Amino acid sequence: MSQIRAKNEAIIIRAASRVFAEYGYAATKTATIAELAGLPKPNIYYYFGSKAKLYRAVLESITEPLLAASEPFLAHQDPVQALTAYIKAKLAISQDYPFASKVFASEIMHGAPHLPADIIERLQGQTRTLTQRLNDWMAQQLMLEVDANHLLFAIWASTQTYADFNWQIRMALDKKELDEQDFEQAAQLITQLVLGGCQVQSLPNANCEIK
Amino acid sequence: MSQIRAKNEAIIIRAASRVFAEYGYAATKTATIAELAGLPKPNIYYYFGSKAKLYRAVLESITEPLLAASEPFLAHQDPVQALTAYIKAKLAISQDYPFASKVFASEIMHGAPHLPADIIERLQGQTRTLTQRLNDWMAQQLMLEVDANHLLFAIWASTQTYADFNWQIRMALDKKELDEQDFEQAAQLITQLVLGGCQVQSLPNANCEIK
DNA sequence: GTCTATACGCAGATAGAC
DNA sequence: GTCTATCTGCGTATAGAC
Repeated sequence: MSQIRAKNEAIIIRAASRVFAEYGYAATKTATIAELAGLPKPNIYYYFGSKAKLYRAVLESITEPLLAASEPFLAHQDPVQALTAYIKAKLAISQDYPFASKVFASEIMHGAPHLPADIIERLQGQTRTLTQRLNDWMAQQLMLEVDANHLLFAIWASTQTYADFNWQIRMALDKKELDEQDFEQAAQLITQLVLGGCQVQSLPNANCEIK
Repeated sequence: MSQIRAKNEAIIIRAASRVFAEYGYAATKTATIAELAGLPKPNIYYYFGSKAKLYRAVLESITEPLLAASEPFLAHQDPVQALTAYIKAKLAISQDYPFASKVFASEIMHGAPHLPADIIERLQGQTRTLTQRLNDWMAQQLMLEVDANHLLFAIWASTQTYADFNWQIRMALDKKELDEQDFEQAAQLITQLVLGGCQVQSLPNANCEIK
């Protein structure tokens, strides 16, 4: 792949993410994407072939970060550390990929009609891994016995909402844009709800690293 | 308004809610709504004038239930009872109005371009009332000092997710449809997170009704 | 109040020059 | 690899018969 192709594809994906996020797939005009990208419309078709293929490319661009967000969950043995890091990672996605997140959310909301089957499977596999981990901790008495699935739904919803329903949140906070501090407050609150609500305990033999 | 008009309008609103929820505004064809309603397409235009007006009618159909959900919050003096009832009421909306909820969510997600200004104002007023109530409880030491806005965002997100991201939840639970029990488990978990996470206390002079 | 048949505009896609 | 000019189909909306 040529340099110029790679560069233009990146520009188009970026522009497309913003426009698809703002208007939704059907209401998005390829002309709008082209305009925002600073390119003539046929270039979009030259690089991506069709609106639908471009849309899939946008969906795929968010897949890796999304799957990577669960790494902290597996990296930490300690449930307090793992859950704290997971919530932070999930919020970071809302903060760092606000447009792609919304596109993804909109896709899920309408039953994922365009989401490739392999992505669905990878996400499902991740869900199973996470619930299993939570259930292990419960069996070890490191947290209260709750339904692991519903706990995950609550974490997903309350972290994604900062991207998906950004408008509503900005209205309530009376702010033009959410800043770093808002996300930190969100992280603190959600972490408090999860750790406090489920009485999550640190590992007895936790290695308390001094930073 | 004639009997027949009222009846047909209700049928059309019902069908439109389902179709708008499934496909989103732009991707929805009036022909699909007509088909689901069992009426010829021009009837839609006869009763509602345009696709946009029909869409607004669907949005307005969910407004009253949505505003009514905060009544428990104000009806109960006791924070434990109030929050428990509020979470239950919010989940009931996801359960009882799954389609209209999704339409509303989709609208908010895209910056509420079609939502009438008076509805926005009423929702904002409600938000202010709720945060004030929470802040009062905190001042009275009935719960930990947390950011009231962020707590509301978490409650909204984790209850609405059962309508908005119903597909994702059904996938994770491996179920065709969510049943009464799923919503009860959700209510229990979310209530536990909120009450436990914020250490919400009952009023000292709580009137403990024996049921 | 109901419905068949049709007009019209918009946006996805492309032909073909450069 | 780039872009102007154009084609075409689909979906909103309506005219007009019943």
